[in-house]
Amino acid sequence: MPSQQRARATVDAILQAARSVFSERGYAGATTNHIANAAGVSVGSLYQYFPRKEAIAAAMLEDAVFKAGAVLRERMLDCMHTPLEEGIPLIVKAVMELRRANAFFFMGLRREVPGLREGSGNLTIESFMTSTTYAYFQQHHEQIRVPDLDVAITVVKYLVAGAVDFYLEDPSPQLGDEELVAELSNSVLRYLTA
Amino acid sequence: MPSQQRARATVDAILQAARSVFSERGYAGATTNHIANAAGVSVGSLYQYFPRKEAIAAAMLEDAVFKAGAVLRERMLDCMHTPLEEGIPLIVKAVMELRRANAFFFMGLRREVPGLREGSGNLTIESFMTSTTYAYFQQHHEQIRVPDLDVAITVVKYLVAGAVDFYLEDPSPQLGDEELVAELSNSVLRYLTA
Amino acid sequence: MPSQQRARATVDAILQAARSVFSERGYAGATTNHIANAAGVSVGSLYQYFPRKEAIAAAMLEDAVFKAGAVLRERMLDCMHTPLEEGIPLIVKAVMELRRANAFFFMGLRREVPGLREGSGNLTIESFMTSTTYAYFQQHHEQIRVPDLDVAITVVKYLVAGAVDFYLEDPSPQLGDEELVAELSNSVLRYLTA
Amino acid sequence: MPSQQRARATVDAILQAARSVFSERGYAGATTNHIANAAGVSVGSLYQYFPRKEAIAAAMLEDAVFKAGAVLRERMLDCMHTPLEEGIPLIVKAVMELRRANAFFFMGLRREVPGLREGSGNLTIESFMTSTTYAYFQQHHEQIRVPDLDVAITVVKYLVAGAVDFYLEDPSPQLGDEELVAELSNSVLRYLTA
DNA sequence: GATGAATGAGCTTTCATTCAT
DNA sequence: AATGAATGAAAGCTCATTCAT
Repeated sequence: MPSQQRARATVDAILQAARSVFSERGYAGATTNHIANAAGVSVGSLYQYFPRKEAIAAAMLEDAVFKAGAVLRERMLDCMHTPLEEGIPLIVKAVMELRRANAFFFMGLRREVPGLREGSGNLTIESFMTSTTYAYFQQHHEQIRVPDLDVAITVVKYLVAGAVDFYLEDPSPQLGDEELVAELSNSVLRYLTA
Repeated sequence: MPSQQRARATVDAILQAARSVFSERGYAGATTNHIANAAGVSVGSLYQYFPRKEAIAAAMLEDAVFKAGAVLRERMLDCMHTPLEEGIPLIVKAVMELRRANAFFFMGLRREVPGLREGSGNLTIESFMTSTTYAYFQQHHEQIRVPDLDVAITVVKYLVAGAVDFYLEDPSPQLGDEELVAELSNSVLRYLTA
Repeated sequence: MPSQQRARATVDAILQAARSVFSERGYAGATTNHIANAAGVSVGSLYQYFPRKEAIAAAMLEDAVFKAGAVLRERMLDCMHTPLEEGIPLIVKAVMELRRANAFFFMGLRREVPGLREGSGNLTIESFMTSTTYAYFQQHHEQIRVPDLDVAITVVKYLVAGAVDFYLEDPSPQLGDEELVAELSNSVLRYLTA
Repeated sequence: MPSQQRARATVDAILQAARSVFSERGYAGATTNHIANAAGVSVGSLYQYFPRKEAIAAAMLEDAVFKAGAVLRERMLDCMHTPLEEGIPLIVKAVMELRRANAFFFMGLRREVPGLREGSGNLTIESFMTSTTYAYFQQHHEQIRVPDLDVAITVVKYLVAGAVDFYLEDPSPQLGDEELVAELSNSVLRYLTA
């Protein structure tokens, strides 16, 4: 729909403004006028490009997921030829950073926005990395004791993303980032290898 | 605040109504009138006991956390003298059931309700079980390779609760309940023991 | 729905305010806040009793139709035993007065309000008077040349109400109220009688 | 304003689009963008020729009135030398057809558009035919019992246009088009002639 | 002249909260 | 203690109109 250059700029400004306004005030606490003001455009313009408040959140989420997925995939490709003992901590760390940076999108937004649940399942960051993870595990398959690689990937995904999200939401005074990454990596390694 | 018997009944009715209304419509979608109607009382009465909509959610959450914690502690006590290989799967399974039953409270509610985040950290179900878990791990300490038991407990908490929550939100076609419990337990065991 | 006395008063105030606000500014030009202000209540109260702006218009119309119908029927009953030559001018005059007083409702409102058309056909003032008109014509049937009384009634209805409405909308410098009533009555008489 | 050929084409396109859009959605329901889209021009162009939404309606009405008036005048001229008994039914029928075809303009539009009432009195279709009607009645003056021809014309105008409009708005199950035309013509004849 | 992106006042409607009864 | 009518700020959204390109 946005054909001209100015329109593209407007859409970008709205998306960027939405990112910060939603992050600061939550979905329900953010009004379309807040977003429009922050973007330096009028509400009317906002509604020219997004038919519904919800649509802004959806667009933002899609964008964030896409970008985060790209980053993570790249990090995994970097590790492709390093041994599991080295690679897994790096990947876990990358996951933590990405989820922290996108905490609001991955954790908060999807639950607050009514119509966002359905189509967003396969939007989740993890889906982007499955094939890459597969390649990485394949690379080291002789070390891996779990017979079904798909099961291994799925479990590791739940383990890492779940634990990281939980930690980010409920940080422990016992454990800092570094330590969590270490322990988590250790746990993953012990799960995977004999 | 509720001193008399009738008052207690009213509060309970409201809490119960809130539980179902919030579950069905979400926090933002539920109105205080919905709740009052479902409870069979007037809005006025509702505000007699809860100064703010948020307070209802808080009370509900506290209640749910308390009850779920009690259940889980009991299950752990049952396992106190069973070996880790047997006990851990039972506990993981119990955690899954409890979190599924309380999914809305533990996962959704806390994010939607603005003022619920801060004071709720130590409200989380896990806090109730830490001492019991400690006792359980202590019981089997000679098997456990992680030097610091507190670290072990914290990590296991993140691993189990995180993975389960993530699974409940994004169930995998690859893995059923049973399998997840098995794999997760396996992973925990391997993490804990040498 | 309105059970208490205060509620009834509020509903009446809203209806009365709506009557004047709609008349002055038209349906589209009237805002629910205008009406609430004019009624001396809050918008919230307005929406407590009327779920939609449209519903106010519908209630008003129903009310106006009912009242006007009652008045007209009474006037006709008064004429029941007077000869057509005398009675018809009286009735035509009454119709003109009623339609002038309710001009906005009968002519403007029904067209402006989207959801008002359907159920309102049989709400029209005429429907209320058909049976009474029938009785009146029956009374004088030996003078009436139109074989089918139902046809006579329908035609007279269109003639009188139509001409009066048109006149009220597009008054003529040629003809005053009195004259129109006289000519119209004459025309009706000539149509009916041999 | 429209001097060039292309401009004229644009204006016509807008007017035609407006005709269909207004008819389908009503005045309030039609947006200037709807109209511009339907006309295949931009909103900017639309505002080049019409300073205000209302002006489009006014232009449309004027156009419709003019065209309908022309048609009706022609029909009357055809009847000029036929006796009243034959001519009047033909004219009544023509009026019905024209008003049905233009129902939205003559009946709906004028009430919905705020600034259309005042100047539009003499825009009404009837004004165009008054002189022609005068000529027709003059032609048959010896049959006509109403002393003042102007009064006769005015009354007949109200009778015919009013009854037809009313019938079109509230059609009767009792009476079809044919019958109404017959009865109405009869009534007019009886009113006019001795 | 034409385009269509941008504007923003203003609308209808909701709902947490208050308070007279 | 309980009721529920009343409140009104504020939200999402529309659309006539303007104006830079």
